[in-house]
Amino acid sequence: MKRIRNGEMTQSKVIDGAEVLFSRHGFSGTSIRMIAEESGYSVGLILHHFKAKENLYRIVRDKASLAYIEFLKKNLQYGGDRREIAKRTALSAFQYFTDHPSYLRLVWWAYLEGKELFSENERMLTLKTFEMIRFLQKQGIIRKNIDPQVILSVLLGAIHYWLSRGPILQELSQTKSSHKTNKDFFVQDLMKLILKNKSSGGKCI
Amino acid sequence: MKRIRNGEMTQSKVIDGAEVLFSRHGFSGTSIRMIAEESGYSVGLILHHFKAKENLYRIVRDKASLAYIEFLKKNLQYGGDRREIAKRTALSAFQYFTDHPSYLRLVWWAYLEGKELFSENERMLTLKTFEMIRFLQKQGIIRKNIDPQVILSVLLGAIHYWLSRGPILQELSQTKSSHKTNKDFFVQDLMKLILKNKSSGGKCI
Amino acid sequence: MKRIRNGEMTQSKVIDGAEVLFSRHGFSGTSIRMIAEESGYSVGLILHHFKAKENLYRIVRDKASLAYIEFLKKNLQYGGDRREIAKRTALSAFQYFTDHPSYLRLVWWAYLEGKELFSENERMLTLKTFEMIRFLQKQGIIRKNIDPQVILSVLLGAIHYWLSRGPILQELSQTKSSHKTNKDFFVQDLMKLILKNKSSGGKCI
Amino acid sequence: MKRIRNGEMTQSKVIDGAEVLFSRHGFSGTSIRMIAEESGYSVGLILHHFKAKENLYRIVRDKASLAYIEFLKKNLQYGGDRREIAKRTALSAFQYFTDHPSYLRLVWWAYLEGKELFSENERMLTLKTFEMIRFLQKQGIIRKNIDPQVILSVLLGAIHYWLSRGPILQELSQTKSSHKTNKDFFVQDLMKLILKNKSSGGKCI
DNA sequence: AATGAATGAGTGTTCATTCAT
DNA sequence: TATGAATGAACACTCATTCAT
Repeated sequence: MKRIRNGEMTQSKVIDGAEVLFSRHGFSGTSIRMIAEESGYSVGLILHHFKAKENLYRIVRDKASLAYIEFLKKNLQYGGDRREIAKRTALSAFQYFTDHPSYLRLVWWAYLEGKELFSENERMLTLKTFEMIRFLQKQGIIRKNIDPQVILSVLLGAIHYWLSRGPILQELSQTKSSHKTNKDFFVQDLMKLILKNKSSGGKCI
Repeated sequence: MKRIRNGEMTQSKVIDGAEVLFSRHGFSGTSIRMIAEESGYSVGLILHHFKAKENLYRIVRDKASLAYIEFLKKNLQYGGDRREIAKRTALSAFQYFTDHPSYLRLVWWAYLEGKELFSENERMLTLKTFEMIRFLQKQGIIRKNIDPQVILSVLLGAIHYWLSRGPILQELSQTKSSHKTNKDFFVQDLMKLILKNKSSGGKCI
Repeated sequence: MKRIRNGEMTQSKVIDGAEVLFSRHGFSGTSIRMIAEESGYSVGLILHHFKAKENLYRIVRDKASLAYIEFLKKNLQYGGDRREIAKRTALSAFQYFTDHPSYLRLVWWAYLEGKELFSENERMLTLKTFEMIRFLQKQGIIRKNIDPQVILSVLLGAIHYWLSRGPILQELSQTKSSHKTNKDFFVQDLMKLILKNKSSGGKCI
Repeated sequence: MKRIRNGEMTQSKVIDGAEVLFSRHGFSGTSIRMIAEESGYSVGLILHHFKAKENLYRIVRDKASLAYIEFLKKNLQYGGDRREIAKRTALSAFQYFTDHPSYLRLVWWAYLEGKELFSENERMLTLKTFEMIRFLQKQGIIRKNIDPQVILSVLLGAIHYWLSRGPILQELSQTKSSHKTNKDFFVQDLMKLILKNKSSGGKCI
């Protein structure tokens, strides 16, 4: 019946529970009591550790966006076949959002609830991404006559949209060939749109 | 100048006020009292007319999505130059979201808060859109080797993303050429991605 | 089992209950729930009527100080034997604090808790009192060589002190002659100190 | 420079910090956390030393009232010119409250919050004071026809009142002669009220 | 149709206190 | 001696909803 006292572990468990709930119900839709029940600790303890709900929220957000950024950094290396760089990058982002469905929601909640959208880290990431898009355009990999902002919007927008509304689109689109459930086809089609045709001999685009 | 008893007008004013607030703060972030203050009526009256907050919300949602659907229906005609159909359609959607910024938020709030996303009308609209995409693909206007689901996701996803994160992208993208502020370039670039090259002589794509 | 709905009566009962409790436990020592139990209404209702605890407090304070001021106004007329004016005035104040013991506590709570001590009404009353003191000094009723501020401090200070610590002084003072319990002797002695000797020819005092 | 383990010093610092805060916000308006921050120690340690907030409060109260009593004892000697005894005594009390403004507040908080007002020491002091008043009345120094309880109430009440409301009285009294800011005039006027006229032959006062 | 009185559950946060380390 | 983890009760205040008028 001995209570285990371990601040760090407690905080980490609370943060994990909070991430689930913030992602599910947003900031103001999540009460501290909900987090308390989810994590198995008392309301008082959560506020003892985090002082205010807002702090806990920020920590959850920062941790989540940092994890995303760290993941991308690992996969955003310039090395290897240039043509592969673009595919790999897009696939990474897609993969991350697929593996961490809560992150997408977290990001949209933050946008809607007006909670400072871009941390310094996220700005940096976006800048790097623009750089890479331009680099790949110069290399003749990504189509040149499209504004990088549009490239980025198409990539992320499509991923966001597909991951949030995919199921219903799947249902309504009548070509329910089973192989479509393979997530890869989505990124492949996305790449077809953005990348220059390999046999770039033609005048096309 | 005592208030005239006019149920219909009252309800309409309440709905208008509620739309603004639901779009701004979502369902659970909007209290009836806020709507009462916004519309100038009492909390009691609002509940007298709508029975429950949830009903009012549903009415606001339905009204908003119906307006969107009606607008698109008008602009989704097959007539005219086929190449123009696609552009016109994309531009319409883009235009609508631009002119009704609250609608985009309303849609995302509904998604995040789990409030039944697709009404029968919306399903119908989506089906029609798929149909048109396939039609345009057969006509050789839209690139054939892309799944209609991806086409739709790219179109709507990019629009959603651009309209919500556009300003920060604009800021971080270093090519701040002033003509970019013109909203049209966005749809034009989008079209470049999706449409087949006009001088379709080349082998490209 | 019909609930009676009468906002004014409710508010008045709440104010009465609040006055008792604020006087007993001060502002921050009184919880709204205490007031709710004292007055027999729900916490929610109290906040529905008064919006915030602070408002209710201010109303209680204002009502109480207004009642005091109104009482004094009635008894502070200049008419009649001039010698009597002073006595009557002091007696009035003393009487009021005796009859409304909660008021004294309310005033001291306000002082200690830093809640704006002097309302406009109270400033006015104090000004009038200074005026009267100076008038009576000119008339040769109140001793001339004492600063009006001291006169006022002695009068009110003594009354406050006596009414708050009287019982213990009574207990410790060994001259427990029963007639001392008569409240009048206190004011009489106070007057002896402040007023000029009537037959000022003798060896005075 | 790690903290040296020194229980006594710690306790003393905590007590000092607590006195400041209890005087400022009273017992229930002061939280242990506030005291912890003020004194630089942890909440846990304060409760480790004092067991409960109530104990700490009692210690602060006792220490403060003992200091007051000790101070008065030194200045309440019967020696010297008898006429001076009274002045010196009153001046002492006034001086003490002036030099330790927190004590006055502490005393009134204790009264309002119902925290046992009179310690044994304080009872003793009050008894001694009554004795002295009677002695001085017999000696013909203090006016005889005034009850000692009234004398005491006037003295302490006036001091309390003046020290708490002095500034606002000063502001409202229109005789703002600058010498009035000198604290001494207050005690002098007080003495004029209480003491018998020295050259008692004249038409007194 | 329209108001506002009334309620009970729920919000984030503060608090004194206990206890393991 | 000293810290901080942990709790449960209390705080002011907000909320959707019901109902008398």
